[in-house]
Amino acid sequence: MRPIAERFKALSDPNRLRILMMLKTKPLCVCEISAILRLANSTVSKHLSILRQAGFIVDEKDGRWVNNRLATAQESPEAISLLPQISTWLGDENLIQSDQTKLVTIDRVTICQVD
Amino acid sequence: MRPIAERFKALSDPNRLRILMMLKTKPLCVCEISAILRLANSTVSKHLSILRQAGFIVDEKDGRWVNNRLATAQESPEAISLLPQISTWLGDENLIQSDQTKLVTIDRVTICQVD
DNA sequence: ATTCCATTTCGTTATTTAGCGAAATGTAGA
DNA sequence: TCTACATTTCGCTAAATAACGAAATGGAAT
Repeated sequence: MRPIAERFKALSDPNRLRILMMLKTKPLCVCEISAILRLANSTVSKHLSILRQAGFIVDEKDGRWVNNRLATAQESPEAISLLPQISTWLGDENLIQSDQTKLVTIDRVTICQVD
Repeated sequence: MRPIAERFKALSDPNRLRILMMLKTKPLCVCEISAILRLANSTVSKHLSILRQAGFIVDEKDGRWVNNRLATAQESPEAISLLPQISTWLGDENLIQSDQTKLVTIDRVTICQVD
């Protein structure tokens, strides 16, 4: 019961839904997501840990970067089974589409400099 | 975006998941649900309004009783499309099954007396 | 009209959550 | 080893949430 409620709670925040939709396009690091959502890195890191705990995403360390990607159906069948539905519901939204276009041109190294 | 996050938020509370599973068996009034969940009527009433707002249930007034039932696929296709998945995930749980057996023998008039 | 009683709304409290910035962590490269 | 820098953890604050009991609402029946 608890784990299932947890799963839905992970999906109950608009910023976390945006993150999932972005990860459908490609794996991303914390600072790329921060740049698009305009949230502090620490906030994004927390959102990612909630999504990870609920089985939606997996992190893969690559040097000092951490790539976050969607879990596969093998890794987390229950969580992943919800994604097509979510995509259908959110695909039309302006905000989601605007996130997608930002994703295409984003450059990790440029974006993530503290400056 | 917001309405979709709302929908998942409605599913993020264990007591609301129990309510949905109970309503799969039959329509129920506030005080029947209160008796099974062991929560105050006002608390259950609030949970029901959240589920209603999110499209999962519909209330039908019958004199001074209010019967709460699951929405149909016609009334709320998006919300209702999630229910089979939820059933699959929760059907095994002891708590859910124990709720079901209580439902069979429950008598609205006996249960709901203030006494 | 008045009473009864299921339900909803209101007011309150305790807990959880989203957000931030600052400090801690850990890896790559100088 | 030391520095740089992406990430995570910590401490905090403001807002949201779940719970309760008491008061308000509204239909049925006397």
